[in-house]
Amino acid sequence: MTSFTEENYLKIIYKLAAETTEGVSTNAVAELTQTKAASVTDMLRKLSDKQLVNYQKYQGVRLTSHGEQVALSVIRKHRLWEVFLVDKLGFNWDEVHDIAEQLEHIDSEELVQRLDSFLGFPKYDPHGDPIPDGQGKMPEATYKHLAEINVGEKVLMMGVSEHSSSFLQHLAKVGLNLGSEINILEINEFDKSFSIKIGESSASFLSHEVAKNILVKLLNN
Amino acid sequence: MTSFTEENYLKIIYKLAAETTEGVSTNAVAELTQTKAASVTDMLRKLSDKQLVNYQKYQGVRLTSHGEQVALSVIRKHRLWEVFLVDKLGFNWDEVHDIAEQLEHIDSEELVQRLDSFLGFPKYDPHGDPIPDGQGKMPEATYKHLAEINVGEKVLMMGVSEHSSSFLQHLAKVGLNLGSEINILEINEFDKSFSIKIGESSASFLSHEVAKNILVKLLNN
DNA sequence: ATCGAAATTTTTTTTGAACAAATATAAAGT
DNA sequence: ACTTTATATTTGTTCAAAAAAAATTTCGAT
Repeated sequence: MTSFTEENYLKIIYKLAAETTEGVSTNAVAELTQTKAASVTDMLRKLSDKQLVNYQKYQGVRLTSHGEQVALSVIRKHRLWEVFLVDKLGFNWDEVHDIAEQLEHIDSEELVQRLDSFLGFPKYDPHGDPIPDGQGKMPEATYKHLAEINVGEKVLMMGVSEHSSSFLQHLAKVGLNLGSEINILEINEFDKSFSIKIGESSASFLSHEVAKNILVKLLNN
Repeated sequence: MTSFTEENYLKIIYKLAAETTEGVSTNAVAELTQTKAASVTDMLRKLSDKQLVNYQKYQGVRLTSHGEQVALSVIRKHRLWEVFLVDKLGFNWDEVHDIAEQLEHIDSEELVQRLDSFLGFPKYDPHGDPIPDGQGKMPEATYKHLAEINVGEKVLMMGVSEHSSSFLQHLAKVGLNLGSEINILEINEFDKSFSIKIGESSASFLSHEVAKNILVKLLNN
């Protein structure tokens, strides 16, 4: 019904749509799909024919509710498989993305339901991202980005919003993991970089770029 | 490296090669791939360019050792995923074939190894077919077809050599399952049909066609 | 009104897979 | 040796999916 490539377009449009109230621009999509604007326009017409997006030329794209369902279903599968890979097969969280990119396109509703149940109906994937349920509903996204937190606060690291191996390996080097307790010692005015303390260990340094991609939960004490 | 379609050709050639010492004929492949001979010749040239088969025109195809490795790797993945689907997700053995046809093409050596270990290094899939190991070695195929067994023997059902839903559902109707104990009461001379007793229940009837596709192990007592 | 950036149309290209029709080959029988 | 037949191959097309280059149009800002 929907091809591998089409599903990837929908997923990308879904993610871009979260960052704006406007329609998603052709160029933005082209960048993420690693193609050219002309190719994107082409594909958008196809997706529009299939009623998966609303596409007004020069106005950007929006997912139809049907398109959104498909995007959410792909995201759901991606995140469930990531849980499987980490929880059941013992992969590291920085190793699972590429494999999940393949598994997310396996087509079987029955399989997804059974996998979900087998994993104990997880609400979050190994990177802290919420997993949509079978009806395509996301759990409440209760987490904030570390970059929005103030000096003096204590937080718990719950996830990341950037999944590249290089980023995740950088976190490992700094000593940050899911569940790490972070104490914000200082925020440098000039470059918005962070000085933090991780758990009981010594102080570390985080650039704003890194802080932007860490999801945290406030500790109320 | 090797596409979905190429892998399916290799798998099919592998299976056909088991039934003959000659090279595998173009037509035989065409039948199983549901294509025409002309298309097969075409693909064989491509596979030959990639050193996956030895192909002399008019002489049939043989897998190169590299091609055989690829075929065995696909078969290994197919059977491991079937074990996963049945043992871990609770699927019925007649429901897993189509899903495994998709999963068998997921490309990650690391994933396969971890899956194998997670499943406890199974030697047989849910249909009783042997699972090649990481080096592409098949375990000994110690089972015989029920059709080769003599009157009076007791056997244990270990697998099937036909995987269609309709066949598997026929077995369910007759009352046969993996592990069923079968007592051969009589073999009808005329049509080679079987009268059997399954476990402690009453007698059943099996056509020769069915008996040919049941794998069993002799019980020595 | 015009300019430059962004987006679109049109036309091609590429790739992968398959097929029909015409042709060639091998093998078997006479 | 010749003919028949089944099988296999070649050649030339087709089709579909995805992407792109080049030419053109539209939008937005000034």
